[in-house]
Amino acid sequence: MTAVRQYWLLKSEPDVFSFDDLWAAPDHTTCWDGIRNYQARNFMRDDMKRGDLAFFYHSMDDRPAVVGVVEVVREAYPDHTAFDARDPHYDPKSNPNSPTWMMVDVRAKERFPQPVTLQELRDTPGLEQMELLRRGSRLSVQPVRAGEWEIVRALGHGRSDARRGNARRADAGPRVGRGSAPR
DNA sequence: GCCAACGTTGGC
DNA sequence: GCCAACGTTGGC
Repeated sequence: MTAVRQYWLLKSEPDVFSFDDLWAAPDHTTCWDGIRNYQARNFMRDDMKRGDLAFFYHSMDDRPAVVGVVEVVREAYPDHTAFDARDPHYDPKSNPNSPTWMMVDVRAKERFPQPVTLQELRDTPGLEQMELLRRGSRLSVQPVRAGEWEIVRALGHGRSDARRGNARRADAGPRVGRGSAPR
């Protein structure tokens, strides 16, 4: 059974933990601890697989942006920070015998030569349905469609052909990957 | 189950 | 700092 590689987006506040911090970590690897939202946890626990790739997104920054790519190198296991009363993410309702919160390990894979800002994402055709861009969206672990992945990655590598204005009639006619159900 | 109050997220 | 939107909590 060859699993299809899935794509994700992980948010982090650079003041707390930045892509540079991850790059500086041993083996460019860290545990993605501190997730305390059930929907985000479920994505990690149930759907994230080794080999999946994720965008690393800087939130709460002067320039919120996708800054690089990480790879899932270990699948879900208990988030021990929930058991530590001194940890900011301590949750007394989670206990080691049946942990409420889980985490995965990720390894930095590539830093984008050119960060893709939130504004740029908003301005790029084909990303209209990205979870990140949905009004009121706060999910810190979210799936990314394959088509969206390719577009954002191209932007991160400075390929501007996907950008509005540079694109030739990007808004005209049907686009690949546009067929999903309206919501 | 309802819903108001509260805390958090996150862009601006 | 402001504020909109969301998730969680807890009384009823």
